[in-house]
Amino acid sequence: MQSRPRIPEATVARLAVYLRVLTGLVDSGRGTISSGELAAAAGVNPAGLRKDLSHLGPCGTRGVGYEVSTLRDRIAAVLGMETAHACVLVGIGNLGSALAGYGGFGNRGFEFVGLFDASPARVGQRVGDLLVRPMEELDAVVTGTRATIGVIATPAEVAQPVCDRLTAAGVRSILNFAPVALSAPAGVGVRQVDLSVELQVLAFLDKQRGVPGQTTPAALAPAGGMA
Amino acid sequence: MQSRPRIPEATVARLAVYLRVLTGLVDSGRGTISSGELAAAAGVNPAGLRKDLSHLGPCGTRGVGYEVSTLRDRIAAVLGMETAHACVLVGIGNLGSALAGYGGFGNRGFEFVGLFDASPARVGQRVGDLLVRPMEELDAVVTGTRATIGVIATPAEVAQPVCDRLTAAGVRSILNFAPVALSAPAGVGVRQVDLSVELQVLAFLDKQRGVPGQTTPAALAPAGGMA
DNA sequence: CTGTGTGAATCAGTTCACAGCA
DNA sequence: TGCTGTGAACTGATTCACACAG
Repeated sequence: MQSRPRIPEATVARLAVYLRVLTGLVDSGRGTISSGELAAAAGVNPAGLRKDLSHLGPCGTRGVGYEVSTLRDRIAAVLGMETAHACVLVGIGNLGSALAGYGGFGNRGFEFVGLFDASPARVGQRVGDLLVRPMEELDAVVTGTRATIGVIATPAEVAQPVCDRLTAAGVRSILNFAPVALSAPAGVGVRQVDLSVELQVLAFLDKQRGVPGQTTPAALAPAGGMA
Repeated sequence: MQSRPRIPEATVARLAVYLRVLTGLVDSGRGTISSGELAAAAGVNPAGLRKDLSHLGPCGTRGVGYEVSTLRDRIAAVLGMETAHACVLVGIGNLGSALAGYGGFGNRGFEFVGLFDASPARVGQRVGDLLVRPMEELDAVVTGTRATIGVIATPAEVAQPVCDRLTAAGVRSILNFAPVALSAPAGVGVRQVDLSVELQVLAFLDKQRGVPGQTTPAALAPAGGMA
């Protein structure tokens, strides 16, 4: 059961979480950990965690648990964290600035190698340790740095053209924060993060769960899985 | 098939997307739309869209399609968008400021009624049209405004205590941007948004898809579903 | 004759239960 | 004895195919 037959996407997302937890444990000098404890720290169920790890081949000791630093390295290798990933970020508004300054990326092997904005007012500004560049330079920077990931934090109206330029320049994966569905050529991966949708789901689930003094008295507390 | 038997969570997330698309179509004066066209705009498959809408009961006209404004209103009602949701936001760093200033929330019935930060340097600053308040006022604001949603954009170390304070004050749903798994009392919904995980999944899928000149030549282009 | 609404089939992901190794 | 690793059962979601209304 090595990584040959392909690791499910849901598992990959959780592996990234385990990696973060394990890195913290390594730093605090922890030697080994059981699936139960690691699962608790990651917010998942222990059996599921063991199944996730089974995709990496056996990596624990029965009756004992997992060696923290070994497991960390193994996951890092599988996720391709040994090589850094160059990213470009387009749209340096509030959100773009926040992303550019977010330390969580650098720690995990993702480095922004170019920040771009269409507004002359923003071009030339310093964000983190990079200067904001004009859109005209996008293609040259992507090809020059071999950036493989593009992050879009522009207004919705321009997200598709930005996506087109990124893919034309050779970007292979796109993380889109603009609230529009992007279409990209085959072979280019797109992931959508929609903040409003998250809030809306949250509000709906709360409503469905049954608010004490609300218009819908029908709900008998679904009781079920709530993370 | 009304909303009685409960709408799947995956469907709820997509309904929020349809709602956004439909709102745009209403503004541009579009009268009716077919499932195929709406699905394309939302980035989903037409049959899935029809199944999603079937949870609202019949709302289209066979041979014709859906009436845009009627469908918009219907989805808005199901998602509980007719009443505004009061939210508080804790942690006004780069990301928090971006969220506070993000127009996408207000449009969709979510209103920030309080911004909080532990740092005296940030308290009193103006972000959007609100002033940043000290943490001491959190409880009073939540109870006073009946805020039901809390958004956490703090460093990971303090996210759990902040979560505890929010839930103690009566918040029923939490959107967490800090990279830690939160534990909350039963009856409180938590959703996690982890930006690094998104990038890591993207990078992994790209790697798995097979990069032209890479160490893993085994991949024969999985071909399958790539949004 | 077009496009919705939906059962049936498929597929993916999660949970359970326990066999097997330290 | 304790905890991993994993087949098997189950749950949930997606896709397909087609009956049926306008």
